[in-house]
Amino acid sequence: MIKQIRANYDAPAIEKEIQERWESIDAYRKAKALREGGERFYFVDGPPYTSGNVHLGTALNKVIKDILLRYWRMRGYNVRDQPGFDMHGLPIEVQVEKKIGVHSKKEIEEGGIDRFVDACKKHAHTLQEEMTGQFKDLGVWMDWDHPYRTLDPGFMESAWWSVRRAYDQGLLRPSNRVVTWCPRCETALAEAEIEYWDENDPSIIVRFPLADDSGVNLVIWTTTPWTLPGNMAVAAHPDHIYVKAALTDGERAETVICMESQTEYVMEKGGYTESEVLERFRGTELRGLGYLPPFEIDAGCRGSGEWTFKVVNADYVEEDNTGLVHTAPGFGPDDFETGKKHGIHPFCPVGESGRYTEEFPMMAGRKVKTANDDIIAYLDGKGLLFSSEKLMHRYGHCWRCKSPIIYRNTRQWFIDIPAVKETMLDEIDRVTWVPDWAGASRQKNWVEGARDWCITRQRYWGIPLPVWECGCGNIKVAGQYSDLESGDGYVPGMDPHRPRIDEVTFACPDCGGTMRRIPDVLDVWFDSGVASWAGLGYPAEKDEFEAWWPPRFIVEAHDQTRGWFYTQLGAGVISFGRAPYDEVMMHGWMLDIKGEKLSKSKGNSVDPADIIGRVGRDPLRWYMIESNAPWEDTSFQWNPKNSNPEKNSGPGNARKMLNTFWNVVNFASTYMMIDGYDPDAHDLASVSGYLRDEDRWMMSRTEKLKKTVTECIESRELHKAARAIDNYLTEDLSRWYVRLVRDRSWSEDEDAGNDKTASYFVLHHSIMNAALILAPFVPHIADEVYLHMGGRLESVHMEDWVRCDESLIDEALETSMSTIQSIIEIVASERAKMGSKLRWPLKRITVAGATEEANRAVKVFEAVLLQQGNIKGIDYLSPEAPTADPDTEYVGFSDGRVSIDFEVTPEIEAEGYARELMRRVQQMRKDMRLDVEQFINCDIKADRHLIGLFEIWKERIITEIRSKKLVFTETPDGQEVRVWDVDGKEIVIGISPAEQ
RNA sequence: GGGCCCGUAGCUUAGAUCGGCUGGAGCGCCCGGCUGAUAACCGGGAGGUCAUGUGUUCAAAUCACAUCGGGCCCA
Repeated sequence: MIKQIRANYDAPAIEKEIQERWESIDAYRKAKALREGGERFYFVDGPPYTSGNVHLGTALNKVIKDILLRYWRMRGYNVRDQPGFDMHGLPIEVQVEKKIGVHSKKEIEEGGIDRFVDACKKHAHTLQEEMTGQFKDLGVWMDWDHPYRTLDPGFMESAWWSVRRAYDQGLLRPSNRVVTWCPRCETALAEAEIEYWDENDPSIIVRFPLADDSGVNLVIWTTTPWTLPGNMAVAAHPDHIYVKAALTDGERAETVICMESQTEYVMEKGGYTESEVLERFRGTELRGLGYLPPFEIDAGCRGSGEWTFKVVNADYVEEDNTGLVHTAPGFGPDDFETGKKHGIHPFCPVGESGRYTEEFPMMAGRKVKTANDDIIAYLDGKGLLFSSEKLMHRYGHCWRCKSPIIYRNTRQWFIDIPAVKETMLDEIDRVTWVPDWAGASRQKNWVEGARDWCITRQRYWGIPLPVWECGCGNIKVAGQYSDLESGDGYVPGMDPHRPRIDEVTFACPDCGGTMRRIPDVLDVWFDSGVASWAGLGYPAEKDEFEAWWPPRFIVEAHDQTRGWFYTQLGAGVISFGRAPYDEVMMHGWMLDIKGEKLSKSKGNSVDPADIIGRVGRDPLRWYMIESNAPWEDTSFQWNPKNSNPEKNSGPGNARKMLNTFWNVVNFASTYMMIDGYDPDAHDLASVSGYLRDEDRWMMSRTEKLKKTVTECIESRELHKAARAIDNYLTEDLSRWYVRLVRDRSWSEDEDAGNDKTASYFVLHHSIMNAALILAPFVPHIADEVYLHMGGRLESVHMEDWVRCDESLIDEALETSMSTIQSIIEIVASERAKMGSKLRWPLKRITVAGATEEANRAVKVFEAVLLQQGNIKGIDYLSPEAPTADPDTEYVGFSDGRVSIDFEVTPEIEAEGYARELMRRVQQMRKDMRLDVEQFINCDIKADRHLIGLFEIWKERIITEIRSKKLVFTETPDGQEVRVWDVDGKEIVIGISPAEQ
């Protein structure tokens, strides 16, 4: 049954209704249930961090997923579509700290870790619910009632199991290292958790006097004066040339050692004007040269070693600044390695909160970054400050709390990624990447440089590290909760989060001492890395795992090269010896209107809810997909202050395209309703005898579209699929086919019944197929159309995906039609030049095809050409024939030339004016809001000549305007009377509705 | 500083794998037409240093090199 679709495409309202309908009939469950017996397809959702709000990028991410999931389901796959949420970690801790008003780990512990963790858990759940609502509102169909959440005990247990897998293979080790550290959050940070931006810092050169009392100084450069108390050595490049140089400006003079190439630089920085090289030596010759450190530190703290306060050699020293590098093994990763090589103690007089400890009594308790000025003043006082400036440079910050990071030497737990690197690289080769450079170039490049993965964080809200350690050095790593049963303080079913888990202890089997848990929690990247099996509950639950794993497909944004693509690869190789995916699709970011990153602090963020409310969900989805290749960044064309976004925005353009489709459906449903067309009563076989060539042309275009769109989705070129659909709907269906079949729809001629039915069949077939093809992309409008056009199932999303019937594709016919379109275009543009309206017939045109074949192609659609061009006759000129009349003007079309005879004969004049009259009556009918089928009575006043012309066309006029009575009179009367000016001639028309 | 991606009209883009007609579209703008899809539809027009420069070539948006700008990832 066809139902009349509402006149206006009010997307926001229609979408809301459709979503309510889905809810009320449980459409999602039913659509899924239909595919239960299908081939299994395991898709893994990359878990968004539960920040609370969905931004444009997250929206794009879920829309791409929704499109593919719906598509696969229509293809018959039994798709696993569990959404995920990343719910542990610092961001939530920071938010909760703000909420409950604590400012440090000390305050958290004073208030009770249990209270804090409970607050985090509650907060995370709230945020998850908020986000779920927003995702659903976009029309995304995923299993929202059964998400995987990194905070669920089952999920956490899977993470433990993977930690244990690493340990069993000897890949898990504690180690003292210098790591990036957030002094506010008081924890180690991963590279992925650091955000860089420019900051103004000191840039100083410091004198380190040689220990031999010669008065000569080594000069070193630093932007972190606060690390100078940790100085233990100076590094020089082994192969570069260094000099001892005398510097003077006429009054002052001193002698320094620096890299030869940097002598002038050093001279200028020190305010000197002349330099004289006294001695040259290779870097290796400087080795072992002793100097006096800037601060006197208790040797009991800093330790002593053969190389302490000496020059050492290191390859990483570059030709910039002084060419001598201040080396603080407790404060820099490179320094740490150098120190380790030379047996230097990694002295680190800075505590977790970024304050100096008692090991540096001069400033104990001071925050290091704020101590810079005092350190500089102290150096100046001691005559050690060679130069002092400020410098803008990129500096790392904690991406959650924005504090500047520092480096500290601490004990952390690492997974030895280099040991499994080869397998990881092999897996990258095995996996399909979209686009291919995402894997072959980017991911490979990243993994090749991979180092040990620091998986520990010194925080509260996370998966506890399942490692218990005894004072004697004995270690126990729990892989499942059952491993805790032998411990003290364990209660089956207890919350595995801190702090309760901290109370579980074991008796050391070696020394009988107490084994306590390392109080760290896991890096949240480890959480999401194990998602593909943790979401299945493995290893506690085996059945789901065996049914689904390994996953086939994931899709995330390009920043996940270092994130989820990588952590899953690492965790997968460690746990199962393979990557937990077969195909990785990479998508781009949504940027602002100028192509810059969207961010709240920049004030250029765009709220998806704003777009949804003003333009609609389907237009938003369509715009995001059609505008650009999925893997490219899109400058999102949306200005929140735009008063007319329907017209002037990217989503507005998309709405226009969908609106065109809507109008086609409106047209079709209107006339099919009037004629009682029943789509179930006809099929291709039953109408095939009545199909016109233009109908077969439309069928051919439709089949081609099916093929193109399917191929594009398979190759993940979603933008190309969308563009093909756009072109089909606007060009082929709306602007052409509907234009061609309008006359047939209006015909009330009984004999024309089969012809009309054939056109309805094709129109209906086109619309229904379009609805199916659109279903994954714009699920709301597709369903609304499907339901109004007599869809047999409860929802379009329960249908099978379209299949191309190659036998219906007719290339010759398509070529003919495009030739005709080209000629009609030419005729229209020539008419415009001559001021000839389409309403006025053309006497004749002459087609001179470039080949006989071209002429034949035109003849196929001669009727279409006559009708659409409003042409009375066509002559054909054979390509062999000499051009008949040299005075005739020819204009080129795609496959030949055409000439037009603009002569206005009396017959043409009669028809032209008759049509002028009819169109004005129709306009009045419309303005009077008369029903399409309403009959009227009509009075006409015009000059005698015109009346004479109208008399000739009287019968036709009466039919076209549906009049019972048509009267030519000097005193026209009616419910509505209007005076018209037709090319300078006055026509008065009076209209009244007639009695039925 | 390194790896990868991108730069074509006011905006979004096709064309680049494989060099070859006057570089195509859509939106917006201006002008005209049409009117039983009508807050729709059709036609025409203006608008391009194909980011910049150098090179290869008979011929470069397309290939090479360099530079500039944007994005992601690192140092």
